Amino acid sequence: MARWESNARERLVRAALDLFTEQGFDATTVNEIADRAGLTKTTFLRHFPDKREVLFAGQDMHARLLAAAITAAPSPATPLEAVGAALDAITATFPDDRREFSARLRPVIAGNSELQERAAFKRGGLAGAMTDALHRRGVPEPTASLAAELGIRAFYRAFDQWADPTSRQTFTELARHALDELRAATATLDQRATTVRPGTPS
Amino acid sequence: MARWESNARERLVRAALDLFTEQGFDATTVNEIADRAGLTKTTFLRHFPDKREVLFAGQDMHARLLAAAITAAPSPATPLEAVGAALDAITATFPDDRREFSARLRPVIAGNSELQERAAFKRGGLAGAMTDALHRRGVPEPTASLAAELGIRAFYRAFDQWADPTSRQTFTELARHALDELRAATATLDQRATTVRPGTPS
DNA sequence: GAAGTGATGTGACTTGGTCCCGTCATCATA
DNA sequence: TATGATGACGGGACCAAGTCACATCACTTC
Repeated sequence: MARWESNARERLVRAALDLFTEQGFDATTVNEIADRAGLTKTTFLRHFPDKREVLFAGQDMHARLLAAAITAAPSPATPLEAVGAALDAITATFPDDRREFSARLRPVIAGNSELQERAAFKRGGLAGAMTDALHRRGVPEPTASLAAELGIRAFYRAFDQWADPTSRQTFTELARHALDELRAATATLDQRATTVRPGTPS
Repeated sequence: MARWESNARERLVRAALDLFTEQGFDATTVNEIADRAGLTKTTFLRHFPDKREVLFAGQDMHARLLAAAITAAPSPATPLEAVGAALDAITATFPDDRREFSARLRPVIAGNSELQERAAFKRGGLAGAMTDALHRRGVPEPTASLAAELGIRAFYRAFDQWADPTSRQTFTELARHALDELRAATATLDQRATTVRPGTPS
C-alpha cells in the first residue's frame, strides 16, 4: 500500500504511449516521456527497467494468473480444457476501459522491431507459465507445450479482435472461439487441399 | 564477391562467442570483441547491426531456405508434409562443424534475457516465413500458422538434441522424429490422463 | 600509374541505462 | 508535538551501445 498513491506509473505509461504514437518509439527519448509526465528520467527508470517495458508492464501478473487458473482447473479436465479455463480467467480481467488503450498499443508495437522483440519474449513467458502449470498437472511433453501454445495463439488472436472497435463480442467469447478454431485446425494438418479451392487465406 | 576475402566476420563471431563464454554477454563490450578480433568497434557495428546480432546472423538465409523448400514441395503434399520437407532442407545445411559452435551458443543465450529476446524474435521470423509460404500453397489460417509452429518446435527440439555431443543421430533424423512426436501429441490435447500415471514430465 | 571502390580506422556525438546521494513528504511512535 | 523511519523523487556523474561523418588504405581496373 503506497502512502501517497501517486499515479506516477500511469502518467508515465500514458505519456509514453502518446509520444510513441505521435513521433514513433525511436524518436522519443526517455527524458521526453518523463518530462511530459512531470517527472525525470531517473524516476521513469525506477518504475520501468527499460524504455520498452513501459508498454509491457504487468505481464508477469498475467503469467501468474494463467498458471493459477490451470492449476485450479478440475482434475478430470483435459489439457485443452485447462487451457480454456485459463483463457476464461485472463480475458475476464480485461475491462472495457483497456480496449482503446490496447487498440493504440498495437500499431506502435507493430512499427518497431525492438518492441516486437519484447513482445515475442513476453509471449514466450506466458506460454512457458502455462506449460509449467500443465506439467504440474501431469501433462507430459510435448503435449503440454502444444496445449499452451494453442492457448497463447487463441489469446492473441482474440486480443486483436477485441481491440478492434468494430467488434461486439466479449473478449472471453472471442478467446473461446479462437481456441475452438485452433483445435479444429489440428485435424487439418495432415489434410490435402480438397473440395473448396482456397484462394487467398483469411 | 569481396576482394580481400578477409574473414573479419568470422573472426568477430569467434571472438564474441569466446568472450561471452568467458565473462558473460553483459560483461563483454563491443570494444573488447573488436580488439580480440584485431578490429575496431566501428567495424564490428558495420558487420552486425548490434551486439546481439553477432550470435544470430544468417537466420534470414534460413528463413528463405525454409520458405523455398515449402514452395518446392510437391503439390499434393499436406501442410505437415511440406513442413517436413522444409525441415529436411534446413537440417541438411548444418555441417557437423557447427555442432560444437551450436553447443557453445546455447548456454550463452540461456544466460541472458536480451539474447533470449532476440532468439524469440528470430524464432518468430522463421515461423512467419513458413506460414507465408504455406499461405502461398493455399493453406488457410489457422492451419498454416499451426503447421509452421510445429515445424519450428521440431526444428529447435532437434537442434537441442543435435548440439548435445552425446547424440549420434543426424540432425535430419532428429527433426523428423520430433515432428512425428508433435503430430502425435496433437491427438492427446483432448485426452484425459489415463493408464500410465505420469510422474515428472520428461 | 591513375582513378575508383570497398573495407577499415578515428573521433565526436546522442541516448539508454546504472549508480550514488540528497531532498522531501508521509507515517508511526513517543 | 517532536522525532525517526520509510519510500518516492530529483540531480548528476558515469559507462557502453549505437550513429555519423570523414579519413585512410588495399586492391582492382582501365
